[in-house]
Amino acid sequence: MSKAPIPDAFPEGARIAVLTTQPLGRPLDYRAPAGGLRAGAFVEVPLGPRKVLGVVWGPGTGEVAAGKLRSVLRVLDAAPMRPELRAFLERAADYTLTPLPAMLRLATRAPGLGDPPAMRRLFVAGERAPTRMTDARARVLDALEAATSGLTLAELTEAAGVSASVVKGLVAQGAVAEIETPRDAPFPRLDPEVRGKPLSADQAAAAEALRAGVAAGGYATTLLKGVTGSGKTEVYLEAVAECLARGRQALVLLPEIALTAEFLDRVEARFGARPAEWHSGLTMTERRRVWRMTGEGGAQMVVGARSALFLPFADLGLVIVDEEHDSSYKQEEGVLYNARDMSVLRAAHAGAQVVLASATPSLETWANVEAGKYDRLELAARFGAVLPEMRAIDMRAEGLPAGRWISETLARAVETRIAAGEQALLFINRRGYAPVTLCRACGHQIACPDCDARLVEHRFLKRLVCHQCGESIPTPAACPECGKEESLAAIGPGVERLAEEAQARFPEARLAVLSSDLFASARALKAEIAAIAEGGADIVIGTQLVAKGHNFPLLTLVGVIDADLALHGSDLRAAERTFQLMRQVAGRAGRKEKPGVAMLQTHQPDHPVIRAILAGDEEGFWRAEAAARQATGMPPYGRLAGIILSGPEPEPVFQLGQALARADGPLRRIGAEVWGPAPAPIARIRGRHRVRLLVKAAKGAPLQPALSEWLAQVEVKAPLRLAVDIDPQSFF
DNA sequence: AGCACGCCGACT
DNA sequence: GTCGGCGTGCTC
Repeated sequence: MSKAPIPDAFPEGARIAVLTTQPLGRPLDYRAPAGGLRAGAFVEVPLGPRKVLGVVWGPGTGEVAAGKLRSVLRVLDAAPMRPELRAFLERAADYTLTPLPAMLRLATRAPGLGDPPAMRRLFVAGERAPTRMTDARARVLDALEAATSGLTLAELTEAAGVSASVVKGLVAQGAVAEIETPRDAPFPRLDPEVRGKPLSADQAAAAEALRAGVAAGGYATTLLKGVTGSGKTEVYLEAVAECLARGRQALVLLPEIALTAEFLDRVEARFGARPAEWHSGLTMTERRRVWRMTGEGGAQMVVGARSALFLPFADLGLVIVDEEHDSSYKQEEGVLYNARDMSVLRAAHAGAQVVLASATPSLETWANVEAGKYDRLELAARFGAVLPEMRAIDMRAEGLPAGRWISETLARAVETRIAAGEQALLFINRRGYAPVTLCRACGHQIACPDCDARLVEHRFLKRLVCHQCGESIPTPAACPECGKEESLAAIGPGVERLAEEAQARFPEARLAVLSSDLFASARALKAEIAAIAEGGADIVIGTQLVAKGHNFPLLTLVGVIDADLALHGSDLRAAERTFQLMRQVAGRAGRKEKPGVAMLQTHQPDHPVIRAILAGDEEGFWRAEAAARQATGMPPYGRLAGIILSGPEPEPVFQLGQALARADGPLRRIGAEVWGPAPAPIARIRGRHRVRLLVKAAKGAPLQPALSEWLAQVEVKAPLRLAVDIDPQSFF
């Protein structure tokens, strides 16, 4: 017997299920309003005394008495949420063990969803000629002639160099006409026929393979691997071109907002116009336009941060995840998800292609390629661009005095480069001046009042800053513990302190410091990067910001101040991240005809990761790392889930953790183990004490249902909170 | 999440 | 006798 099809159109009075963004956990039943509605419609419904936003999820469940049903108040003027997005949200909610309403909230983060479309007044050329022509009037008419569509009053007066009264006079005579248009206008058309840079043979081959995938339609994932400078962007923009030519939409995810400005320029060069942007820096108006236009097809391409994944695309054909290994794709607050994995899920529902681009893919992606789930395309280094020679500086033999971080070997190499008119980069992955502030009199370490993290001195800001919660205090003159004046000592290096040492060591050199907290805006950062690229500095001092996609053609030496930094700690991914970061940073050195050198200051030159980096033996590193993970059943060969419990008092939090650990029956049934409770890697954040349990299961085990059953056994009452982190990324 | 209802202490 | 503290529970 065949199942009756699930209806997606409902007449007035029909019982329908509406999912709201309220934390109710499931859709509620309502009656369809006059005129009926369709599944996916955005609606306003009464909930108790309030009106709330919801989406028609399907037919009503019928569990509630018909007499209790209330009617939908109105259907909002927005494209209905497509079945593909609804199905994706359900699957994503199941996967991450997130309540569905919280998932829906991610997809409805647009202001003014309930408002009627805002209008604005545009000016176009009118029918009649002005009675008397003046210079000012001629300039206005010329400006309107030049504009492809209408101009706003501000644009018009600016372009013509006239005041508003000139325009007003022309309108009165019928020489200029006013038209009302929706404020949320479509984005300028991108033209896939505009040619980009010429491609090399292997780039063209890779581009052709990606184009063929897009042309074939349907879902598939491809890893596009290539070192910095191999032209990954040019190649995947060809896939975007194919997607646009077929009338489907493309989404490009970037790990860092600071990168979008440069990227938008490249898109404009390739397609003749700028695509839509989506990130936290947008104004309300911009946000609403992008959201509505992705839904109505008026945005062909969106470039954005991870949350762009939840936009209501009309017909998503391609998702690019650039720098797919980047840890910022993992959302670490609120709904915990990995945008890279969710991209694959969304694309599978949308029938879209995924391209994961990276010079140093994540081990997960590498394993999926090995398992045959993803295709792999590899770009050779571009002609002339060679990987730098890698050398270790054994810090045990350098005999550096305390408080100095640049070894003599590195300093001499820097001097040689500067003398040759080239640039050197000194890399340290630590913001601020010094990571620890210690009282020499009493030994007190200054810590954040709300977290267990130590405060980091930022001399530039004259403040001590918590890198965990962002809290900061003015740098005190006296020890807050013992009150002794001038006893506070800065311990360890940060980027600011390294800059100080470099300035003293190389007094003639022009220094540039690149650290995310030193720039007021992405624009200011971009300007500084451009200035450096053109030779505006001899020595660049930078944090991991410099590892991400900027090109410095004059740079021929990279000195990594502390290559051991990321090797410390209990992080499962420490080795992987060190490898990726060192490779990326080293990739900055030597472009064009000038070969580069990367020098790694390390106390452990024999550490397997350092050796793999030095030998450039990438496959060897991955294989060794994969074997180690496989042997211990760790991801991607096993599955992990983190449970973070938190509360204002430590004791109840720990007791809840112990209660969970004791009630591990549902987990044992699927062969999973529980570790903990243990203090979470940061044991206190913003005044809340945190305890963590870790669940480890075999790869094929039904982890999520078992976790649900397990967690349902305990009651988590406010002020305690419980968060589940599937596939945790950070162990800190 | 809101916003009700509801059951015990200090006020007119 | 009443105002109001915020604990518990419901919203179709």
